[in-house]
Amino acid sequence: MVNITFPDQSVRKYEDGITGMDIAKSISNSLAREVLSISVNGEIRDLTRPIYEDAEIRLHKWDDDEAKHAFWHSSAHLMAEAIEALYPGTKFGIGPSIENGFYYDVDPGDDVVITDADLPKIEKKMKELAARKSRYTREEISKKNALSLFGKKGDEYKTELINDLEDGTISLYSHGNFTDLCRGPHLPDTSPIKAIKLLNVAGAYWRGDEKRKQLTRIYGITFPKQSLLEEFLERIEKAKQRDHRKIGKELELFTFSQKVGQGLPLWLPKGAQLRERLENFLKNVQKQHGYEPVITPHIGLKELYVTSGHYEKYGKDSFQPISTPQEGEEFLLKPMNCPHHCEIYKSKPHSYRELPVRMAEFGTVYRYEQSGELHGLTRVRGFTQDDAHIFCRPDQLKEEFIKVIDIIHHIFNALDFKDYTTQVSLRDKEDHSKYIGNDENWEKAEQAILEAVEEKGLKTNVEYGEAAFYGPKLDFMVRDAIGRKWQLGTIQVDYNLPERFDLEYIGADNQKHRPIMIHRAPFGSMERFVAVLIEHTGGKFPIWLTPDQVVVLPVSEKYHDYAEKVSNLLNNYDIRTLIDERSEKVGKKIRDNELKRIPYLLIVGEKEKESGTVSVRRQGKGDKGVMKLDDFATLISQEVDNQLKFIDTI
RNA sequence: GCCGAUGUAGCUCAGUUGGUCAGAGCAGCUGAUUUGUAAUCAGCAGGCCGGGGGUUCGAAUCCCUUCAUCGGCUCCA
Repeated sequence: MVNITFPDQSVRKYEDGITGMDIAKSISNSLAREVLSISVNGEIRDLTRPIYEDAEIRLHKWDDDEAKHAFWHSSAHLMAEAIEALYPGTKFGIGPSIENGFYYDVDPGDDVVITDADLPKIEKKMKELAARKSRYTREEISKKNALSLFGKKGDEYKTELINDLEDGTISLYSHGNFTDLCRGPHLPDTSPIKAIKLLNVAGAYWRGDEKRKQLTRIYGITFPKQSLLEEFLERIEKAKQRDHRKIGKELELFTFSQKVGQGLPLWLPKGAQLRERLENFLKNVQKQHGYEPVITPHIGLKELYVTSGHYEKYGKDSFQPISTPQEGEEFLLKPMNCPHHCEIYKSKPHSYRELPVRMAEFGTVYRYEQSGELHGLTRVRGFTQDDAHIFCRPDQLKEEFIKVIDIIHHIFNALDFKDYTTQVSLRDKEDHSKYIGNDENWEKAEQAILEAVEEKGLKTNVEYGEAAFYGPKLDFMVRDAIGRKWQLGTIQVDYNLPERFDLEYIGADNQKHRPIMIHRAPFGSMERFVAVLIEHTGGKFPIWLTPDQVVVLPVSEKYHDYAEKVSNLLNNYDIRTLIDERSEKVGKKIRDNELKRIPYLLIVGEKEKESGTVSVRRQGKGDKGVMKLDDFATLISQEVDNQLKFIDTI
């Protein structure tokens, strides 16, 4: 007998070799119908796998990630079976479950191309196969047998995977006519897979290595119910509606021109206004935190970047040097602001007393990103970093780090990114050879970051081996209004540049010392941040930030003079107000301005003119009734002030 | 950079198998309308069908090539 402990800590005895499915059945038939996988002592397993030891278990239904994992993993196998049936001789790479669904990397042979147009056919086959209720069966196999099995099939990807595995841990899963190397877990059978949608095909390098063969990756998602699939597709549709490229076009925020060049955004007046407001906001915050603005040119001598090391690492894959009539003279478009800032630091000697020095610049940089990687405003070739560099003493590192965290926290709050997490990137635990700087400093810096994060109570995960070669870092990921994650701000410690630029300060001991540099960018880049802000808000920006706050809609031409009076008064209060003077009906004016996401619409006609009032509509909320003009001015001023006050006091 | 898809007026899209196929709606312009809480009406103007080659009597439609965009992969100082 085995003792099975349930999540509520109750314990029941079962026969040796009982399966998760049997346990579910022993509780209720309805549970047995819904359960999809089981955790046994924290390890996710098949429901059909016998349990021979005392265990704490959890049974997973669809709502648990553990259930979805098994469900989608099984779906990947089902897709593979369908592909093998339709494209005999296909070789298989890997086919895991992912956050939303699953994929399988396949090699259908050199002269076979699978495209989007083939997906419905594969889907259909999958549905057919799923309906057969094939059981997923597990089999443990020796390495030798596994190699021979997949060797016979000619599946070199699988044999490569097997070669990397320890003998004795290799398992196969089979269902229907398909057998795959797989750790599991899987569903008991294919029958719960009711709704199937294959999403897209893409090329993916085998084992993520661009020097190796590119396989065909097919993404898909499945659900136990058709309605869940429909909800999922609706969510995708909603996300599309928030796409910053679409909204950027609609609201005339930015554009691109082939004549200017790929990945080089053109900020339109409304977008420029928005961005400038964000920049001014951050400039004020930074001023309060002791940053000093600096300004540096867009190009610098090639030697500058040779010194910084950037040329060696990125030079050949980047915008190439600009030559001049002067023989041998070459400039580079600046890919980073830091070398310039280092030179500013070096422009005079520094005492330990004046550190930290904090230099801030909205510095525009140019990087030759791979063409396939460009994407709207989130990945471009020319962009402006909200950059700053802090030069400090080792004993100031932690405090400075905390101050930067405060700024980033402040900014995220002000812009309504309430939900964010962080990642601490540290050195590889074993291999320190690829990092510059001495062990002692690294340890101090890593410790400082971990303590800072701890003190600030940040949600974080620590990743070893993710640090840059020049120092550890802390990245900020926000979750937007519809739950997607975006990486924004970053704080990085740098031992490399102070070394390369031979930066120093005179310490209390009258000796020369090396300062530490902190790079930090709360927004990351203005382009990327504005893109994320657009997707987060769906274009409905906070009122203090939005380009146009109020539009006055006169009901007819007769009230244009009153509309002008209203608009003048509001503009005098610094409320950004326009008048819609088109000869259109009110309904049309409302519709158009709602679509432009104007926060307040003021309808004015005979009644309003007579009584010195305005009829107020709030964006998305409809008619809010009539108000005295002065009262409205006060109301909206207060709303803006409150937002800004909130921002100031965070 | 790699794999796949797409590319028709400012925007969103129609254009069956190559033969009045260069269209629609919105936006724009002109005029009428003077409007009361999410689309007033009419007229006009707008495109060498991404660019360049080719096949054909004939190409938006087929082929090649190039550029750009989209979905991924790789990369991201």
